Amino acid sequence: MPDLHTDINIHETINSGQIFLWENYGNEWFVIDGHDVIMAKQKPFEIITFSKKPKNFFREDDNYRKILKNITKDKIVKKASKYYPGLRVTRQDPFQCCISFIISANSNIPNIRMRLQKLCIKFGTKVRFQKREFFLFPTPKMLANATLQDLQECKLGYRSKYVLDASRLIASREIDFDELKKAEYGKCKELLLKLPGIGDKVADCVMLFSLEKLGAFPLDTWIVKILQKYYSENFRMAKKTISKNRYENIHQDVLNHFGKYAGYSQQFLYKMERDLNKKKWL
DNA sequence: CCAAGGCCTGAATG
DNA sequence: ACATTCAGGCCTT
Repeated sequence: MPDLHTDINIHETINSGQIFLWENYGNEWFVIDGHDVIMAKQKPFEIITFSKKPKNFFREDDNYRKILKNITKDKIVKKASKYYPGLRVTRQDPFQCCISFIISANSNIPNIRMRLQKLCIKFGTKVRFQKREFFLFPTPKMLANATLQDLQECKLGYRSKYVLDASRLIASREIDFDELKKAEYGKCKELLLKLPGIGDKVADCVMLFSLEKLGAFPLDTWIVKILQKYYSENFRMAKKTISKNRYENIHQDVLNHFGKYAGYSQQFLYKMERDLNKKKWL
């Protein structure tokens, strides 16, 4: 039976660009996840939630060993997996994940985090958990009822309208996450792309981190660099920008190469290359 | 179809 | 100091 203590590295997972709303006090890590807060400790290993419901935020239910065995058929991924034992893909609240990555467009991690914090403080519910105060992430309805000006005050810039309109589509159940979770990759993506501010890359992030699509492989600027650097033989990635039409072609090639857990591969590669370039996670 | 340009914002660069 | 550039894209032309 796998040992979660060694198969989950809380620090590396939280610091891998998947999630932005977290705080660290000593050996305690707190993560805001939708209408919940998660507290995670490495030693002694412990994960508890504000809601008292088990969430499997770190995808504790995945067969990590099996997935690792599968994706390390690729040599570069194998190398990266040695550097970051216990790095996980997370299972996040879909709404928070959508808004987070809509906001991430053309921005950087500290900036994204600041905006999300402002959203929580302005619209979210304040709770006490483990003797500390936290602001939960606003519900879809809360943001759907916000004014454009409210959102502008959270420094979302031109993304304010995307966030407002996306929240309305989600609050009205026109886009329904339960349905998206059940849908296959292609159908799921088609529906997600209906949300303003969500293109191919953001859709893949949302699918990988919150909608159970482990084959999603977000092609961001870093991953494009990586594919050019290590995989020039395998993929035709001559250009720096990816046209809409080519994105899905490349994704198909990527899936053929990395397999059905391509999203896990992406996370290891992404983590390694950012660290190599000494990019900060906060 | 595809390429190019614009875009809020704050930190980093020169 | 002060201007310019850049950062995990998206949308429109």
